[in-house]
Amino acid sequence: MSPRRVDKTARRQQILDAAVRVFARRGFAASRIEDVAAEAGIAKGSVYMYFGSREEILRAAFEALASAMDRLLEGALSGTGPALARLDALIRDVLASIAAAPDLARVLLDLWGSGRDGDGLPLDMAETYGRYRAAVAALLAQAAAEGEARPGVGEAEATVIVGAIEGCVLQWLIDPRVPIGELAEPLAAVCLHGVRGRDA
Amino acid sequence: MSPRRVDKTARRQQILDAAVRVFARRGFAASRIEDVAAEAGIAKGSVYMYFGSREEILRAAFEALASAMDRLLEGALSGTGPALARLDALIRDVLASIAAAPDLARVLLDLWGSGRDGDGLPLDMAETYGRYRAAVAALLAQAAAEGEARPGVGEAEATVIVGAIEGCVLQWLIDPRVPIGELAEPLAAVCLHGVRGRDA
DNA sequence: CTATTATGACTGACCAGTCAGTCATTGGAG
DNA sequence: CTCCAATGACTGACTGGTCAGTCATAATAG
Repeated sequence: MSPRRVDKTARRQQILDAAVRVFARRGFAASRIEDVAAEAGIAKGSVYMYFGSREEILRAAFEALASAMDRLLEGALSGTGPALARLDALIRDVLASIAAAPDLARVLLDLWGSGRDGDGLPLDMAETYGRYRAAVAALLAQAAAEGEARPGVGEAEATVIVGAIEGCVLQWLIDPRVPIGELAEPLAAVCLHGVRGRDA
Repeated sequence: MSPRRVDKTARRQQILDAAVRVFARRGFAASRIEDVAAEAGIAKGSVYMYFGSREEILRAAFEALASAMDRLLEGALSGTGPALARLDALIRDVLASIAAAPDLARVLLDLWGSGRDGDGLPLDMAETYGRYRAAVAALLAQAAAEGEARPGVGEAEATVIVGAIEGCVLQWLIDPRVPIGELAEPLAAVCLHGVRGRDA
């Protein structure tokens, strides 16, 4: 066998994919580097050729997730058409994107729990989610200017909407019987109705 | 059988309070039993007189939180008046109750992440949140029957509402600058508007 | 033959849980 | 009331096991 032929970036990705699978199964705290190595089909020591530490793997997983979300956000912000329609599409896209990568989604639970003081890893989750809220708030402000959203909606409503999305994901992560696929429609409906003016 | 020094229940509570403070600060995974003991002002060994294991402490914290929520739910379900008004009050009460106990709220992050297969602790979070969703769904069904909510709202919308509450808490846990106190109003507004019929 | 990549045995730190012993309190005997 | 034996809450050094990260060695490519 010659796994030596694989190029650096591909091998790094292979380890990251394996790590996400393992973290999803047992949680970050209970996942040993050896488990990750075994899942990737390589030896423990080799992992350290591509990642400096156990936590760096988690950080890389976070970055993958965050950059996927950033791409969706970027699209919604720079798109054309009524702002509320773009918010509608954004909500559905984000939910679909998360639902499509269940393992990565499960790692979210560890990510959310990792922003603690002390030796916690510096993931700056606060900055990332702040950006998400700002993007939704911008969309909401546009919608208000276009007369589609009730006047006065802003930061607070953006927090509620971002929270509602994350909350639906959370419900699904806690209880896999929650049908995440069927949640996009009612989620978008509640958020949009909740933010619209008096016209149904 | 009079207690020797401090009564058993009080000491257990003292340890639990200390544990919640420590878990909130460093996270469950990084919290050593010795830290909890030190915070409670007792020796490590004494902790094991009141809790069988490290995880049993976490389970006790979960039960305290869950029973507080159950009380609010019970009140909303058995109350009088329009169902939608009771849902409005429930949303505000739950958020206020969580915001009032920030340390306990932070432990939520660990709790959410602990429902994994393998050696995970059997907290049956799924059952608990399922009950919350069912309660909100019942309120929604009543509201629909009273003509206040649009017909057809049900389980899915209940999931969105429960998720939105948890999501707002999550935003605040990730970024303490999020003003949880000022979120009750817009959260209730979005949820209620999002579920109401065509009348604003 | 050299450089590069991979390996897995090893080490040192860390910590959950244990248990043999301590000592303040208590209740009863003198 | 005093004294002392019984009690059991409390202690913390210790054990056994785990695991992140290292590094001397081996395998392979060029």
